[in-house]
Amino acid sequence: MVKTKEKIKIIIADDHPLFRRGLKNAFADTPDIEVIDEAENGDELLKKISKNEFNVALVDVAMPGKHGLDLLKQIQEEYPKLPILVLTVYPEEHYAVRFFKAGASGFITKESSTEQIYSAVRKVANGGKFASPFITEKLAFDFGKTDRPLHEGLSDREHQVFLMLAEGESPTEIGKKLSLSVKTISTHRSRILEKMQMKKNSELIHYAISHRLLQ
Amino acid sequence: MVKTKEKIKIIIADDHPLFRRGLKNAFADTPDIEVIDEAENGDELLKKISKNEFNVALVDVAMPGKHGLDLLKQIQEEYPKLPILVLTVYPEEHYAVRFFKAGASGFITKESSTEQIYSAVRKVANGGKFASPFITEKLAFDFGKTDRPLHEGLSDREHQVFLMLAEGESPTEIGKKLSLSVKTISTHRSRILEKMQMKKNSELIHYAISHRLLQ
DNA sequence: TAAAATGTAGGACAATTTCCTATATTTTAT
DNA sequence: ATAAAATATAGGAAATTGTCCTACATTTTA
Repeated sequence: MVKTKEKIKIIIADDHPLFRRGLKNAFADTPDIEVIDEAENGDELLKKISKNEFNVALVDVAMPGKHGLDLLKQIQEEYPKLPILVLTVYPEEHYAVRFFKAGASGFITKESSTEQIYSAVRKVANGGKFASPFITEKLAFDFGKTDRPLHEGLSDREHQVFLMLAEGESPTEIGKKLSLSVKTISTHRSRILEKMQMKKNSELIHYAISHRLLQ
Repeated sequence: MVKTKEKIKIIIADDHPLFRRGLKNAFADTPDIEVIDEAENGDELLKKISKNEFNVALVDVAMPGKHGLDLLKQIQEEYPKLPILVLTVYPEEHYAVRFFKAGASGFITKESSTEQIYSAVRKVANGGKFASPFITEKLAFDFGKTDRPLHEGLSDREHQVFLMLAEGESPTEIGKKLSLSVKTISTHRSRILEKMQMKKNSELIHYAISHRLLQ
């Protein structure tokens, strides 16, 4: 019996040749998804998109050269119909919201199983959105509030304390520098963590570094 | 001495299923190298090594669970004959020297082409060492110099703890992760601070950031 | 103008960390 | 080959730190 359904044609953009190979190989097992082309950086991806009709672009956002939000926005602008499934290595990705806002149709980590990736591709190919339960929850939470980066939701004082914590200063040190009680700093800290949906200073540090907030 | 046509039997350890798939698939193209088994974390790797004879272990050093130098050392200890080819995602790897000292036979980044990986595997399978030109240069440089960066004067353990502290992890968290007493971590910390001529964690963080040691 | 957010902190307590000391093992230098 | 230094590991005691809950005056916002 021949299936009449047309295959989902995709392009893979990732700078790791072996990872591309793994993906391609994984899709070879599916009857309904076909990898038509590959790109190893953003510019190549843009070039190839212009030459062919794809149903989905699977894009690693951490490639060298043109990448990330910039790349995503450019694709969106030039090819508003093409669904983009964002790939990332970071399990707890703080930028998920931004990617969706920038027009991504899906967001999935590289650790995902092949089955999860298949279903993500199918979903976005059909015009749907895809995100892990974790991310979905985060999104729901984030959309209620402002549409700005987490750290911009902090009050001035909180922001100041946040940066000091991210630099590794202890509550006591901060209290001294600001002439405030440690208790006050502790209160700020707990509000900061709550607003940023974090639990530990190490997450604060990670966030600050990846957002270039230090130095 | 006759050249045998026996295949080089390897085991791959990496936590990304798709990356493993890519590797495996890549080796399927070689007549002389065969992937016998895979592992997705350090413990599984150790278990599988004990059950089979391999000529080379291709090991990602950034897996969850047992990994990195600890894993490398343990393999070295239990199976001193098995050549280990270390895989890493970091292009400019600061730890290369440590891995070689800990007994790795080769060191290669995940961005490498399949050809490079094939030749690395062949080289270490034959008892040789493999490193990229970049790393080789670094090694030569490091061995000659005495005025190395502060952080390179740390012992392996100290270095490990240093990085964790710089990421904002508390001594208690670190102790848990490494299965060591907090007291031990505290001792390491004081030695680290002494060697680096620092007094506070914030200085550690600052140092680590400015030397691009994080992420 | 009522409700929410912000900035501040005290008291009691819990948790964390340090300090000093010590020992076994490893590495290095002579 | 041996002595000295460095490393890896902690225990106990003590000090320090930080948190939690609560509270209240002041802004800000809806």
